[in-house]
Amino acid sequence: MATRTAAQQREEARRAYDAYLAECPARQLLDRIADKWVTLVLSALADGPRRYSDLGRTIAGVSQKMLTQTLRALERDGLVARSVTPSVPVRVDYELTALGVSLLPVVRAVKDWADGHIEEVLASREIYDGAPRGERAR
Amino acid sequence: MATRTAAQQREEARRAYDAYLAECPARQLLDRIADKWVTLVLSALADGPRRYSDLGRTIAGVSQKMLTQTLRALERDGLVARSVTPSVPVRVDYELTALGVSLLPVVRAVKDWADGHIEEVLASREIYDGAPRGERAR
DNA sequence: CCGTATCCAAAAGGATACTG
DNA sequence: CAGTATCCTTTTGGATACGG
Repeated sequence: MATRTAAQQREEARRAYDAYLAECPARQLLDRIADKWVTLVLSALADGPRRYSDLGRTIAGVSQKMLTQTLRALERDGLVARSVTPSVPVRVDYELTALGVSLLPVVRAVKDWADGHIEEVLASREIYDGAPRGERAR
Repeated sequence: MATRTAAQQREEARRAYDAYLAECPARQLLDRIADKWVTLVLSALADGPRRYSDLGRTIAGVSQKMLTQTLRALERDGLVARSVTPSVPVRVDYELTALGVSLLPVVRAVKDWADGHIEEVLASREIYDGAPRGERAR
């Protein structure tokens, strides 16, 4: 029939929305800094350049794959600069670009809010988890 | 043997780090607002209370599952308040709490940075994607 | 030392159907 | 209307082995 099903309409809406989101700057940035390892790498580089292996040790839990993947993404976005010293063995340093440095205050803003309000959030969770269903719905 | 393998040591480090991160306030907050739908719901509620179905329509691409899941998470964290009107059929409204409102400037800070620097990021990506490997490694 | 390539387990998330 | 429950596909990310 000519009429689209509800499922089709929803899927169409989802696609249009995806296309919109793909272009939304804030969305793109959030997708980037949302990543677990991105913020850790950014913070690790806040004090100055570091070598690849140094980063791996500082960010203790990261796998080689994720560290490389994260650094590549940041490099691609111009937030981090990669410099190779062709010694033997090779030495690779990473450092924040000016653009990367300009992002630090944003990361800091997130951290500050978290530090200032986490108590409230945790308290809220405790109530939510502890309260019987009737309590919440009233 | 008594000596741990490199893999074992890394896994131990990862576990310790995970435990640390699980308690890190900034990490918890980032995990929350990093979510694709969370920021959209927060923004949709910035102007005032909205009904569940209204949110579903405004945030066009969201599935019922994710909308509910997102709202529950925000409610648990005390960022959003849920109020049920026991009419027939039932009516449910969501609105930002004071805590939720206090988070808006942070979201805005992210958005502002994105709007102000996305051009640089996009330009960087273009160069990165277009440049031969030798260019980048020099 | 600094990665890349491959494989695989776990988790996220959409579609669908059903309920109070 | 406002969800909940189930299934199933896609994505994520760690482990491992290998290359420059």
